[in-house]
Amino acid sequence: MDDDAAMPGSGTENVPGEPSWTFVGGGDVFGYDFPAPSPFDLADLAGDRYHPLESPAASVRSVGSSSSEETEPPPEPEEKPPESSSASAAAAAANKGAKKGQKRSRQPRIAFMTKSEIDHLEDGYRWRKYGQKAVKNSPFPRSYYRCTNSKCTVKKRVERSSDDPAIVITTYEGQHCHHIVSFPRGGPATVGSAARSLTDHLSMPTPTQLYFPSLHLNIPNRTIGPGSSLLHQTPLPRQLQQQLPPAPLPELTSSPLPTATATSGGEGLLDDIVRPGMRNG
DNA sequence: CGCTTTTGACCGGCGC
DNA sequence: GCGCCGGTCAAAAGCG
Repeated sequence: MDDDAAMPGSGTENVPGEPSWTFVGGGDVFGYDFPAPSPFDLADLAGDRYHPLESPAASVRSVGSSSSEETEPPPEPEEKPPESSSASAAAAAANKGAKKGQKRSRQPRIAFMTKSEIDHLEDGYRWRKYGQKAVKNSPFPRSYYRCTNSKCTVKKRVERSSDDPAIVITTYEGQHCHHIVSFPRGGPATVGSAARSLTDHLSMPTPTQLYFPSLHLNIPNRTIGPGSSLLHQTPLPRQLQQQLPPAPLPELTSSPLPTATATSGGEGLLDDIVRPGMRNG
């Protein structure tokens, strides 16, 4: 698959052995995870504008697998997403999947915490739900989505924070090898714009770039004050760029996120979203 | 008719 | 070695 080509590790997959789970918060919540030891140490993010909810490695190890229930009572939902536990499980699943047929070792994972009333946040891609499971940590079930693109192996995990039902934790695994679909259900260009804004910067062409697809502007959610730290307010058309720091990563920092609303154009949307190099289908 | 969603069962890994 | 948990697959049902 060309997916590998798009992978940050491009065949090299600097797989230390464990994926790093990182939830970043601060002004907006963005979590990202990379199989490879991303140079842009989280320290930088946490040190200044971002606060890693968890340690890249610690999250996986400490919270590794069985300690997801009562072992680690998250004092704060935003700081302790259940994802941590799934990290190990996810790895297991990954291995399993590899055995099944696909060789999906450890795809980059990005977790987003969004305050929204809807679980499935539209990010411009088409997703098909393939499973739902109840998690021990949360009374809310976790939904598993897979990109409808047969060539795309990107998966998405959606769950609500056990502590904050209003918070939706979306975890993306892998990278899209295709362009964002026009719009699922005739969605407004705003969605695409938002997605584009992020994806454009986070297409993950390189290990230093992330993509924040979970951007939907037309969602019935509650508006949190700008003071809300950990959560990424869903309704952030324009605030997007404001709330959104220049970039969660040093690399991205150089590229200011375009205004979602301003990018409603969509002409070069796809072009921008996915680079020719990482395009697959 | 095709696609998506839903639900249950099964598999694999990890911890105890 | 057993149990628990998470993740994925497969079949069926519903909806557009």
